[in-house]
Amino acid sequence: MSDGNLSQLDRALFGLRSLVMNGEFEGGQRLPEVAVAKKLGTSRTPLRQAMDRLVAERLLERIETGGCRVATFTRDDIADAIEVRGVIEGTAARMAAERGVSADLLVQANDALEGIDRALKAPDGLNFECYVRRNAEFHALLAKFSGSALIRREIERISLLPLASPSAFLSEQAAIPDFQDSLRYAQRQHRAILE
Amino acid sequence: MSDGNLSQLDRALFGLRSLVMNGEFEGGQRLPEVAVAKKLGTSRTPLRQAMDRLVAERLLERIETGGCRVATFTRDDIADAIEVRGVIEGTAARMAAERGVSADLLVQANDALEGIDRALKAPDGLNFECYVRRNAEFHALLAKFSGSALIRREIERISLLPLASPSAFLSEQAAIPDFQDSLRYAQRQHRAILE
DNA sequence: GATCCAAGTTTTGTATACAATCTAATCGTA
DNA sequence: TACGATTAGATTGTATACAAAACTTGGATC
Repeated sequence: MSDGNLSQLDRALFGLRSLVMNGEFEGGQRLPEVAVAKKLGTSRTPLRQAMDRLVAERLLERIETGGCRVATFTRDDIADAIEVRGVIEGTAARMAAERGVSADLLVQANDALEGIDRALKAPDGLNFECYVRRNAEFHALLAKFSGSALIRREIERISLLPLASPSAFLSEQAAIPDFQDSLRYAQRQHRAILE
Repeated sequence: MSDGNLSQLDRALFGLRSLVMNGEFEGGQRLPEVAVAKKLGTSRTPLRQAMDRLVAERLLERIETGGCRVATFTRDDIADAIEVRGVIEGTAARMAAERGVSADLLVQANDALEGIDRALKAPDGLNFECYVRRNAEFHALLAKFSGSALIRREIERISLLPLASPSAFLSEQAAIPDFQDSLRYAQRQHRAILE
C-alpha cells in the first residue's frame, strides 16, 4: 500500500472523480453502487468510501433516501466559491506578509501568475486547461506561503470547488463572458496579493 | 432509517465524536477499530464511515501507515481557524448586504450577539458553554443571511474547527487570556458585520 | 550491550453475503 | 381513464470473513 501500487480506495477515488468530471452520469440521477463498482473494477466497500470523500469535496451530494448523485452547481454557487476562494487567498497572503516569505517562493509565484495571464489572453478567448494547471500551481505556492497547514488545506479544499463540476458544464461556462470576467477579477486579486 | 431510529452510521458518528471530544483517547495514539466499534455497539463498517467523516471535520487525522488518530491542534491552528472564520463571515455579511436581509433575521442576530457579549463578560472571566451555544446561533443566522447554500455550508464547516478538539484542551485554552482576546476580537468583527 | 533480523500477533483494507429499505410496475377498482 | 394498493425487483446499509500489511517481541550475532 505504501509502495507504488495504489490502494483500491485510491483507484475508486480517482476513477470515480474522473467519471464524474467527464460527465458520464446524468445530473440528478443516483449512482448505482454495484454498476459503478464493476466499471471501476473494485468492490462496493472502497467505492462507498470514495463516494463519501467526493461528497465531502462537494462533487457528489447525498440523497435523503439513500445513495449519492452528482452535485449540480448553479452559476451563483460557482461565483460564491470563487469569491470565498479569493478572500481566503487574501488572508493567506496577509499572513505570509506578516510572517515573511522566501524570495525564491516569490519568484515562483510570479512565474505562475504570468502563466495564468497568458492563458487568459489566449487568442481563442481562454485557454482553460492551461488556466487550471497554472492556477493550481499558484494556489499551492500561496498555501506554502501562509506557513499554516490549516490554511493550506482550506485553500486546497475551496480551490477544488469551482472546478468540481462535469467538464461539459465547465466548457459551457468557459464561453460565458461573465465567467471569464470573474477569472480575470481573481487574477487581479492575485496580483494585488503579491505586492 | 427515515423513521425516528438512528442509523448505525449516525450512532457511530455521534458516539465517536462524543468520545473524542471528551478526551477518551490519548492524542497521537491510533484508534483501534475493533475496540471502538465494540464500545459503540456497532460494527466496523459504519464506524469506519464515521471515522472518514470525522477526518473531513478535522477532528481525526489519518495515519500514513493506516488508521486514524485524534487530531492535535496547535494554538496557531486555532488562531488561524478563527481568523479564516471571521473572514468568511465577513464575506457572507457583505453578500447579505448586497442581497438584502429581512428585519426579523437582523433582530435575531442582534439577540445572539448580546448573548455572546454576556458570555464574554461573565464574572469568572468567560462562560464558555454559553459562548459556544450563542456563537453557533449567530453563525447559523449569518449563514441564512448570505442566501447561498455553499456559503452556509462553508461557515458551518469552518465554525466546527476551533471547537473540534478534546474538551480538556478547550478548557485549558479558555483560561488563556490570548484565547479570550481572540474571541473578543471575533465578537468585534461580528458587531462590525451587522452594520 | 546494542543492533539487526525474524516470526508471531495485532490491525487495517477489501470482498461478499444478508437484511431492510426504497423504487417501480402491475393489477384492481372507482 | 385515472388513481391507489400490493407485490416483485433492485439498491442501499450493515455485518462479517479473509487477506495483506504493520507493529511487537524475542533471539541471535557482532
